[in-house]
Parts: sequence; C-alpha cells; structure tokens
Amino acid sequence: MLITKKNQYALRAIFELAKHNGKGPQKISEIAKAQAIPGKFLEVILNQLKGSGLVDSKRGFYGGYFLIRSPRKITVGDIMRFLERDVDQLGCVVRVRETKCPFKGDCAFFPMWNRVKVAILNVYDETTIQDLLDNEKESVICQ
Amino acid sequence: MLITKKNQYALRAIFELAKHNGKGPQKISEIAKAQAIPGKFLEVILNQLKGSGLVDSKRGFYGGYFLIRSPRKITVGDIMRFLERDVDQLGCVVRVRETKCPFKGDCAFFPMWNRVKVAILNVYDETTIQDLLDNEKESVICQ
DNA sequence: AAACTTCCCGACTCTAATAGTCGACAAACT
DNA sequence: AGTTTGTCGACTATTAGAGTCGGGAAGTTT
Repeated sequence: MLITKKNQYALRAIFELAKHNGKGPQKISEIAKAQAIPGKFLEVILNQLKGSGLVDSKRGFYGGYFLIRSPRKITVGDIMRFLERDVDQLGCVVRVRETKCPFKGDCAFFPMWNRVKVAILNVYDETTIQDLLDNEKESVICQ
Repeated sequence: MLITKKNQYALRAIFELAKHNGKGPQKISEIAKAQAIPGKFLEVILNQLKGSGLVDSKRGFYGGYFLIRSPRKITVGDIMRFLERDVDQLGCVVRVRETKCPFKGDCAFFPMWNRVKVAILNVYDETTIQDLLDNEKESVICQ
C-alpha cells in the first residue's frame, strides 16, 4: 500500500494538464506550482511520460506540455501501468526477481499477491482522469 | 504495490508456525532456515509479533515460538493490520501525514486511494493462513 | 540575428526508510 | 552449574527513491 511520490506526481501532473485541457501548452513551472511538485523533478517525470503517448510537449516561449487524449479516455491504470512497466517485468508482485526468490515456482503466497495486484489495477482501471476532476468539483472532504 | 521484506518475513514466519502447529514451540533458527529469513532479523520480527496476540514464545531448551490461534482463524489481514497499525494512523492512504499534505482536506485523489486500500484489505481479510497452507499442498505453480 | 524562454537530458547528490547485525542479558531446562 | 533459547536496545549497512545541476537544443519575439 505504497505509491511512490514520483507516481503521485505523475498523476497530479496529468490531472493538472487535464484541468488546463484545450487552453494550449502548460509550462512545467506552472504545473509544478499548482500541484506542489519540485520543478526539476517534474521535468524528469513529464519527459518520461512522453513515452506513454498520453502527453506531448512543445518548446519555446509558448511551449509546455499538453494532453493528447481526452481526460475521459485516460485512466489512472493507463498511467500506473506505464510507470510500473519495468517493475511488472519482475514477474512477482512483491518485486522479487524470480532468480532471487528462494521459493521459485512454488510459493504459497503468489496467488494472493496476484489477487491483490488485480484488485488494485481494477480500481485504477475504472478511474478516469475526468472522474478525478469531477471529484474536485464536488469538493470531496478528506477525513 | 509494494510489500516490505519485513512484512513478507512476518507472514512467512506465521505461515511456518502454522505448518508446525500442534508440535510444540519452534525455534527461531528453524523458522529462519525453513523460510530463508535472516535469523537475527527474524528475532526482531517475531518479538514484535508477540504484541499481536497471534503468537507466543517460550524460552530455554525446548523453547521457541508457537501460534496461539488456529491457522483457520488467522487472516493475512490480521497480520498486516497489526504490522501497519502506525502507518495507518497517518490518515492518508498514500502515507502522507495530514499536516504535510499540500491539499489538506481537499484532495481529488483521496477517494480513489481509499478504494485501493479497501480493495487490498479485502483480499487480505479473506485469506486465512490455512488457505495459504492449502495452496502449498496443491503445489501451486507460479508463472 | 540576437536574446530569451522553454523543454531536454545525462550525470550527479542527498535522504530516509528498510534491512540487517551485535553483544550482553534473562528465562527455562538438564 | 552449564547449556540452550528467547529478549532487548543500540548500532550499522544498503538501497530505492527523491531531488538537483548545468549545459544544450528547439522554438519565439523583436
């Protein structure tokens, strides 16, 4: 039950881009400010996100980042799967490289970890960025 | 989607104790060997687990650890909740202390993180240690 | 063209949490 | 008494994650 800051920042960045959707490119510095993300770190993250096919960028004065898919058609799952694609290659849900697992191929816990994974991805997949935007409008109270 | 080694070790330790259930105390060194856990580290973990009311210990020659509840009546949820009880106090699912969250009380992501948390705990709560034992007997193939 | 703004990118450093160890001590048994 | 095993606090090590630096490239403006 831990989501890295980087992944949280990535989500927030796309969330912020979604807010700004249709208004042209949005500068890293703006996004960083709006979502309380360290600017230089966000550079790294957004640049990486370009590989996902969800965002693109433009340089120069009126440059910045923008979505290339509607917030309605981007799910949190799309983003998380992209960010965790290499972790996912590890095979085991618990982030143990198969060759380093003392219980290769015969782990009593594996089915459970898998069910956990599926349950999480399920929530991610059924949450679109638009849903998150809607949340905000309703001014959800946290705790 | 990350479970700490410590938590994994804790689960495995109890799993191992369950295997040995009814046969008297089991030594830390035995558990450590069976489950490929560093012995000294396991000492710390088991000692902590005593606080959960799931295990108890005995010293001396025929000493060791043992379960004080049937494997059928111990869920993974019981163990995980106990181990993460302080983390849980943080309020936010994503492990951000409320006072340090830039979006206090108005976070568009909160509902989703909560759904994720519930989904995970659901899997944990419906998995007993006995279930895991049964898995092993069926010799589940992982990947 | 020159100056400026913005993204790009590799190579760093820093930090905090996790992981794991040490050694002296206390209980239980033979 | 002596051995075996858990107890406990303090300590060190490791690593993944977090975040920074600085020069360069692409695009804009005047």
